[in-house]
This record gives sequence, structure tokens and C-alpha cells, in this order.
Amino acid sequence: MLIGSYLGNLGDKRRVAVPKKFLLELGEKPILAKWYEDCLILVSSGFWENLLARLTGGSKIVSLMARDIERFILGSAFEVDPDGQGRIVIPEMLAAYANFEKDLIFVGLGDRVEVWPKEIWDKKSQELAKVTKEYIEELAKK
Amino acid sequence: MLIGSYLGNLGDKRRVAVPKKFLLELGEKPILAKWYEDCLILVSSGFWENLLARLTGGSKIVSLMARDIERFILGSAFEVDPDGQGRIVIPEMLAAYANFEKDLIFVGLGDRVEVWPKEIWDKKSQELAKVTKEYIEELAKK
DNA sequence: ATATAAAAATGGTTTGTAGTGGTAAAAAGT
DNA sequence: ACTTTTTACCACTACAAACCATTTTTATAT
Repeated sequence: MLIGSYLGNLGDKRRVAVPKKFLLELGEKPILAKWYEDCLILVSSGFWENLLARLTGGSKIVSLMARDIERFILGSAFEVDPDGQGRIVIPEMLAAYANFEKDLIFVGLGDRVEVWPKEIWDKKSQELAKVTKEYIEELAKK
Repeated sequence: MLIGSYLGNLGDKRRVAVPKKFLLELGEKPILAKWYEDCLILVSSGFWENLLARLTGGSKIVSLMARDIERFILGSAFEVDPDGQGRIVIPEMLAAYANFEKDLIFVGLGDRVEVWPKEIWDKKSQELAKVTKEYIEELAKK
């Protein structure tokens, strides 16, 4: 199970070490792709196939929507290949999409790993904490 | 599997290098044709008939629409022949149809490759994130 | 607590190859 | 037959991926 969050930093050549904890579960040829809120996801090839099967399953190419979904998902997906030290190279296109600078964070979410720029993740998790706190306080009143 | 996107640029004689990642899978004599949304499509010769079958959805001669689709796609198909360096020449009619200038992008979509002018693709891919969001979030849950 | 060993992160160098430009030969058209 | 366009081939460049070597951390045992 992919859980926990770990820091990572992008070196000179958009190269970053995948946390060892994740590396094993992601298998030999993980897939790195665009995801929502401008982050990236990193999944095992198995999970990827599964996602694709459902994606292309019933849909035909005849509708614009079906074509656009395939364009978004498949067009942004890259097979990455960790080197001997467990590092991967982030394709330029994806690094630009997700605004990667230097400090990244890998967030395990069960079946997938999200990759965020650290500053953006920090802001987001603060918001999450705040929203969650308010919610709990609401609950406590009752 | 044909995934990811890669840049390419049209040289002096409408000549462009097909990304190496795609070249192998496309085989010896790929087919280049007009496609939806004013882009071009590049597929292996083996997959070509398969593609047409999916397009017309089996109802071949029956509907006017199916016939028109065949006329549009089939009527524009060219067999291209990558040179020793993996470059193909874009026929003038297709280059004009898809508004090719200099910067292109090859988008891998599993079994086929779409070719777009880069500027147009950039605009489109920004829209794609919004349009496909809800749909894919549903898929990801299961 | 300290030392040693093992594992992991980091940095750099080299080699292979993808991409580009150009030239010569062949084909097509005038 | 001559010009023009197309195709095939050759040579160079530059980037990127694989490899190697060093430093830093973690764990274990004395």
C-alpha cells in the first residue's frame, strides 16, 4: 500500500529520486502522468492498464468527449524508468505543467502517488487542516 | 503502447522526424490521414483497417454519415515512408488541412498518434484539463 | 556511546543515439 | 533534353541516459 509522504528534489537534469518505500510497489516501469489541481501522478503499470481498460472500454472514437479524454490521459502519460539509484527523469512537458522547481513531495494515496511542488503542497495542506478543524469544531457543538 | 507527447519541427521540405518512441511501433509503412478537430492521424498499416471499422461502428454502407466519414478519412490517407533517419514528408494537402507551420507535436493515444500544430495543441490541452475533470474523477474512484 | 558496516542519497562523467542540415542521385514534368 | 521536384543517403552536433564514484545517513554490534 502506497502511504506516507516523502520529500525529493529535482537535480540539474530534472532528475529526482523516487522514495524507496514507493519504488518497490511501483514496479519496473511506472507511469507518470498529468493529474488534477496541477500535480502529477505516478502509478504502477498494472494500475495504469486497469485505468485504461475502463477508460477505453465502452467508449468509441465517435464522440468528441471520448477523444478528448484519451488525449488528456494518454497524451500526458510517460513510461519512466528508474536508474540504478532509483531516480527518474521528469519529462520537460510534465515538469512545466506541474510547475516543478526544486523541492518536491511524493504523497502516497493507496493505489497511486501524487507528486507536488513542495511550496504548493504546504499551502494546500494548511488549507486542508483549517477546513478539517472547522468541520470538527462544528461537530463538537452538537 | 503509444503514449506521451513529443515535439517535432517541419523543415524546409515539409520533412519532420517522427519521435523514436513511436517509430518502432508504427512499423515500416505507416498511414497518415486527416482526422477530427483539424489534426492528422498517424497509424501503423496493420491498425488502419481496424481503425476504420471502429469509426463506422459496423454499420458500413447503411448510413450516409458512415459513408461520409469513410470518404473524409479514407480519401485523405497517404502511405508515408520514414527515411533512414526516421523522418517523413507531410503531403502538401495534409499540411494545409492541419495548418502546419513549423512547430508540431506528436501525441501518442495508445493505438494511434495524432499530429497537431504546437500552438493549437497548447491551447487545447489547457481546455482538456477542465472538460475531462469530472469524468475521470469518477473513473479513478472505482 | 562509539565504531563499523550497510544502505541510500548525491554529484559528475562518458558514451550512445536521436535529431538536423546538407548533398547527390533519381524521378517527374515541361 | 533540360529543369525542377522528390527521394535516399551521408556526416555532424548536441542532448540525454546509463554508469561510476563519493559522501551522507541509518542501523547494528561491540
